[in-house]
Amino acid sequence: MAQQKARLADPEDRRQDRIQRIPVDKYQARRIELAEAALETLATLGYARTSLREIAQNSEFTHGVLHYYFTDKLDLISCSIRHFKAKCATRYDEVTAQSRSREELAHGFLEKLAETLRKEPQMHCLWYDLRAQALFEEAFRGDVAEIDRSLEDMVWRVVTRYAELGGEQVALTPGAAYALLDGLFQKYLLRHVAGDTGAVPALQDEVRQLLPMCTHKAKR
Amino acid sequence: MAQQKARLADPEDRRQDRIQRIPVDKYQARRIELAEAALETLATLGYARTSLREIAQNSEFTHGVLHYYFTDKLDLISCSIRHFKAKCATRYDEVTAQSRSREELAHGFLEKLAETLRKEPQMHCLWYDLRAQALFEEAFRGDVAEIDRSLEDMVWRVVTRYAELGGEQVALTPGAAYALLDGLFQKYLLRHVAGDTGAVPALQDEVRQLLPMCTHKAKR
DNA sequence: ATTGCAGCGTGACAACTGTCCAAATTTTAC
DNA sequence: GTAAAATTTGGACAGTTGTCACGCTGCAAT
Repeated sequence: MAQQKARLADPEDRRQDRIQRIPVDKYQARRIELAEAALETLATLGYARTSLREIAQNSEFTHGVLHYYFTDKLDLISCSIRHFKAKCATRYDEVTAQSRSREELAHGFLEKLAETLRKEPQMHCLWYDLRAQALFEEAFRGDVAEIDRSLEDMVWRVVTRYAELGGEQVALTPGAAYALLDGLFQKYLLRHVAGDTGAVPALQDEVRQLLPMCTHKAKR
Repeated sequence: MAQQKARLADPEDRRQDRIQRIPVDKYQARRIELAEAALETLATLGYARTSLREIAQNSEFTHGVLHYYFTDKLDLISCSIRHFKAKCATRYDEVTAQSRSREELAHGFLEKLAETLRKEPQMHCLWYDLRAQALFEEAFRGDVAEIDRSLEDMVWRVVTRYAELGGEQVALTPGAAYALLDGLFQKYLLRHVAGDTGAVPALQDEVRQLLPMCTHKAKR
């Protein structure tokens, strides 16, 4: 308890942190471990129905531990959101870097898109849930905005590479490109979790049809 | 109590409904009245923090009444969602019908867009919240899908009219056009409620810049 | 061997939740 | 005007929630 309170309130014990390296890392490691367990539960139940006891039950600890590592519920969920971010923002970078033609990039991107939708739909349900929660809960807005920004960057890397491979330019702003793909993903995610088995190929068709329309000939 | 149970369970008393017209209308009217009160509270607090007692407190009734007119919480909120739909899906139809030029339509549409964002941001926060809830709560999916469809239709009416006024065709599918505008709206809604005073004109700029790119010359 | 403390479990707390019910009140029908 | 029905009230219920305080355990330093 002393450690938790001091670590969060007193900036003076940073000195002690540097001396006692090992316990600090252990402390942070457990925070992340608990944040991951929280993500699992949140992704299954959604924000509205997730309680601290439920989170603890899906971990290997009891509910009391949560208040040892986190000041309150918002602190835990904020930490979870930040941890969630790292897993998302580089998903398509490998395909983007390796592709040597438009077709190759388009195919790889669509494949990755489908894999994402099929393998971890719950995590993305949670993302859209948390983004909506940020509309009401001020404490989430900073983290959500940061994730949104890095996702927008990621989409932008894909579409600019796509245009580049065709010797063209992107005909959209980064914000519009992200809004477009994100909106479509959200739409077919809902259909997918609702049991529509055709949702994944339908998303692929729509995006495949769309990609060529997002570019135009370079001006120069 | 007898009326509520019978009305929802026994399909045989439709006959009695036709004879006693007036009480039926009163019953339905009160359902809508309570659904509207629920919308107010939901829009303020968000789904996760809205309780039946809070809803009742923001109405002129007590919490007991809610279970007289609705079987349970999901029934009330489903009713609220359906009632919410009616207010949304025709928002831009007047502008679409009256405009006689591209510029007029674009200007009127952007104006209405800004007015929507400024005057009733909370209602739209609620919409995005409920759509995210539908990812976890099966009971909401039908209503949410229906609203999504009518919003997509509404956007499609605007962009086809816009293309038509320029003697062109829309270069997007209806789904893509809706995803694009909806995604942008959601993005700037978050900024707006977060206190960014430049969010409204920024949305207008982005959409103004975007509209001409959504059309191309008709083939024939 | 003893002390001290971080880590963790357990139980308790007040507040809140959805749901239900019996009584009180209002409205309607005759 | 009176009886019956419809509506509304307020409280009770069992369960859940976030939060917190106390006690136990194992380990490290003295």
